[in-house]
Amino acid sequence: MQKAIQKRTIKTRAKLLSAAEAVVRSDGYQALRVEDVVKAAGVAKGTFFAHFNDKDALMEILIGERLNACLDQAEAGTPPKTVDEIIVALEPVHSFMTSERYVFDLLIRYSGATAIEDIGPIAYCFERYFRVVMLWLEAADMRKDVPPELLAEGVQAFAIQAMSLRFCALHSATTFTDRLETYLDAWLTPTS
Amino acid sequence: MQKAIQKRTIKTRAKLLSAAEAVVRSDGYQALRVEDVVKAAGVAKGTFFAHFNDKDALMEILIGERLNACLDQAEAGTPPKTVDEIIVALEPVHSFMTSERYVFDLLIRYSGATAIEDIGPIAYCFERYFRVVMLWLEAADMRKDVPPELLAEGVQAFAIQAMSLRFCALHSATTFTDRLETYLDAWLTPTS
DNA sequence: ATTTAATATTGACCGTGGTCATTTTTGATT
DNA sequence: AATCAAAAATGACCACGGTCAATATTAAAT
Repeated sequence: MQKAIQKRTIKTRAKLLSAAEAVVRSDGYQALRVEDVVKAAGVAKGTFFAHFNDKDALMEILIGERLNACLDQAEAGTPPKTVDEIIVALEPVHSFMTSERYVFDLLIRYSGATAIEDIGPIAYCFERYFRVVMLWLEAADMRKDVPPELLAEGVQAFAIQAMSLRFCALHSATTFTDRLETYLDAWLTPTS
Repeated sequence: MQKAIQKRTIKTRAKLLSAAEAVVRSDGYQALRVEDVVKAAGVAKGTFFAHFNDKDALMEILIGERLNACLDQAEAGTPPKTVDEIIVALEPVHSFMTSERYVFDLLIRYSGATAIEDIGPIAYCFERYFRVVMLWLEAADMRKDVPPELLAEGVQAFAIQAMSLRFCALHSATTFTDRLETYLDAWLTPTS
């Protein structure tokens, strides 16, 4: 029996979330301080941690929301058929994922669910990314010697690699898009 | 002119490093506390930060050292020729990289140099990993439609992906080795 | 041996995430 | 309306990474 959630609870939670969103809007994710959020929401610090396990849990919600919106956008257009089209279609997603170093690090850290029961918002988004890409690949003219699931996992791996290198001074000669295109050409349409 | 480093300095640094190593040996990287290290080394907290920019800088040194030793081991044997042999040869490296969640996260975070001038110990190890694998691939019977540099980057991307999934409950059905083998077979010896 | 400027060390202090015993509020029962 | 147990909120407190003005030590010059 897990009942009796008071109306107050959802109101407080909403106050915390909108206060947090306001902070992020004005100063970015990296700058968010729990103390600022609770002050803006008009509640005590302890209340924050009654609603979210830790600061990261709030971040997961905020970032997961935005990432889901980006994935909506990616899914909205006509399914891409070529490598270039796939990269274009995923651009909003990748752009948000690399919008802040802090965001990227957090995404990577929570990309996998630590326990089956609690798959977090970010792990869910990674699953969704995988699924979306897989469906595109199934319908596109790509190599057929390996299953589309594997191809999609590879796209994810290469996208993460390319995004990592975006933050790396040593490899800044090549742009993110060019690098990802090189990777995916070699992965999705080999000619050996 | 950047001279006049006192003998005291290297002695203090050595004390800090060996104290830190002792903590890691007994409790792991994750459990390391700066306060414990300085207490064991018999110096003040401020001294620690005169020697290392932050806690992560110390961690980079400790982890980089171990990782380099693993890479030594990987390079010691006869160069692997097949996918399976490559996976076996890299096993000590991957094993250490996933020995602790904390270690893996830190490795990813510092895998790229943020500025050309200061390439850290971990970024150096990633470069070395890349170079070692590339040399192996050059001499092995792999696909020839893409340059070995690209192949090696891909191996790194897939290894990271496989290691990430090791920490993920959702994907624990497949073992790390099996997954990496599937990836690398598809990447290094496509049959389309 | 003294002086002295550069270098190293110190530890009180701060920022910020997170805890928990105590107090307040809620809403169902009478 | 009064009661009361469960649920929510509170804020003083802690842990721990990191700072910096003050102090101590070194080693070269005299």
